[in-house]
Amino acid sequence: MPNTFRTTAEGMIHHSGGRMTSGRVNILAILLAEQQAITHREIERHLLGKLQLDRVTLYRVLEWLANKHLIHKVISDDRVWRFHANHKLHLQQHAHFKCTRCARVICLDDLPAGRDWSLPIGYQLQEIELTVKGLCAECV
Amino acid sequence: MPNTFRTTAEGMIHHSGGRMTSGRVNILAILLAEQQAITHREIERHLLGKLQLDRVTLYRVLEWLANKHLIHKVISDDRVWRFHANHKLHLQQHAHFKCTRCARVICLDDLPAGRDWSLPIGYQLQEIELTVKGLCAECV
DNA sequence: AAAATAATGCAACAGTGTTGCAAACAGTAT
DNA sequence: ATACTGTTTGCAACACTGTTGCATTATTTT
Repeated sequence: MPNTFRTTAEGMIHHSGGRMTSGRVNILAILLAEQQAITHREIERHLLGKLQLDRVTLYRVLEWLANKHLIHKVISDDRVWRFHANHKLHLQQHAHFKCTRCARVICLDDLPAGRDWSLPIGYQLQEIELTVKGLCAECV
Repeated sequence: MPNTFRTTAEGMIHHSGGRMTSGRVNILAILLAEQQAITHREIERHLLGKLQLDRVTLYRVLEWLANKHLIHKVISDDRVWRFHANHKLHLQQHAHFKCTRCARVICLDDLPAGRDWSLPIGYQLQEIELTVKGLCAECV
């Protein structure tokens, strides 16, 4: 089962026409396995033992994966990027939930669609970033 | 007219029971005068000439004002806090718009209300952070 | 005016993320 | 297999935003 993520990761990287490096495969596999969006540090912790990787390389791999739309970044009010793999569900825009106590971030299903966001005249919408904050089931 | 903001600022600070310092008055007046949420650096720039103030003090004043709910903070994907005065309109939760070209941030009217945000069972909603990204009228 | 309390300035720090450049590597052609 | 080419990596140093501790200064109270 754990190997499935690895294989999926390899497939995704191959499909996006990039070089197959162990950093990319491992990191994408970790993000695929994870249910929630995790930080750079948490990824580093997951890599311990598996693969030695420089901090900078990790950043660059994450940037590369995000550019290829294989993962996406979420910012939250602790000013830290969190990363999550783009499963099919997540290719469309969606909201995130962040627990104000344990800082866990999960992806919510989708955006309230079809709304007119009442932008001023002349403004052009590109993207919506919605984070719902509160307590997760474990922290309630 | 510019003095109005000063007077309003003084009133707000007095009303919230804090000490009246020139830093607080000036900074709040600047934020009241500003139509959009601005960064720590932009506030510093506004202060030039008016008042000499340490970087750290500016941070602390902003933190104090936010705790007293006289202003509010917005985070965005450049990982920088932006601050905006709480006019009456903004006491309730509201959305923000950020221009992806000039980084200008403005407040939108209000949140799409009465929605069930489809949180997982056991999750508890506290606050909603919604940023609409796109191009502002000048950058289109 | 003096005392009590809170805010400020300074220096040093912490954390995340970035840049430049030489060395190592993956993919491809020979 | 081997050599080539351009990417990717590791390292060191940096940039930026924001924080902490403590002595000094300012505001408010008595």
